[in-house]
Amino acid sequence: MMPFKEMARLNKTIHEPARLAIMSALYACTMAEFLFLQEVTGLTKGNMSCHLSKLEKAGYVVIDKRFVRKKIPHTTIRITLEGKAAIEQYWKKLDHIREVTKQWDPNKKAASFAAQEY
Amino acid sequence: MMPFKEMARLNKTIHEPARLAIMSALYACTMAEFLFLQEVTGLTKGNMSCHLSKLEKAGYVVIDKRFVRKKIPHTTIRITLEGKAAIEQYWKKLDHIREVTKQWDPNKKAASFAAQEY
DNA sequence: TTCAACTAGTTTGTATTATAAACCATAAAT
DNA sequence: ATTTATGGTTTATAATACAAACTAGTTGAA
Repeated sequence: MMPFKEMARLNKTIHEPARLAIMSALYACTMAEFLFLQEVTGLTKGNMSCHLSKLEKAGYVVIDKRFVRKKIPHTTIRITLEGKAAIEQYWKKLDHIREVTKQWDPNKKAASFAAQEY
Repeated sequence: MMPFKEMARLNKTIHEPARLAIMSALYACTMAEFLFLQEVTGLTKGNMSCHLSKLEKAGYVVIDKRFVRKKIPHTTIRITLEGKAAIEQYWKKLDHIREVTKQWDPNKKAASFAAQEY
């Protein structure tokens, strides 16, 4: 199948740069604290919160909110097996597409167009 | 610098899947017809038109509209040097980030967090 | 010869989205 | 007691992707 069509079908939940950063960090960490993730990605708290919600909805992370000494909120994020699989698949697919793209010969496809006389 | 911060700063004009597909095809072709690009990317005409406009504004492509036998519109898109450089840089940066990410040790960074007693 | 259908796109509208700004609850400091 | 800081969430805004409707011309059929 045409590699370019596959590009348009990349997992967008993962593909979005901020979430790609979060997921990559979590892939290395397995689990991390909210503020730690915020620091390494450079995202604002608000954006972190939103992106994490999306990742949670997608089943890629689980968010554990607790209160330290029943007072200070403390949120821990853990990547799920599904999340690990999703990012592995994402890179695999991207690599594959790039590989195919390198070998792609436009003339094979373009021929039918070029042959038409305008 | 932290690789994850760099992810969040990927060139979004290129990063968007539809445009990544268009640019990759053009990188291989150098120049192509509107309908040809539409076919290989699987995009609708409307989306093609919008994405091409964005790429043109960014200086990554030049769009040449002419009329065949002064009647039928016929649009040719050519990637610019700037466009070629942009996509080369995009892949290069992404590869670099991935490489650094693989070697990234969360504990080096996480230590300061872990040390805090909650 | 006029009416429908097709071609090659563009424009407009809508719905999603990322991002920023404002907010909330608690704690600590002044 | 009032301000400032922490650790987030919620709301609002601005940008975006995408689809549907439209345009301008052509061709074909009745």
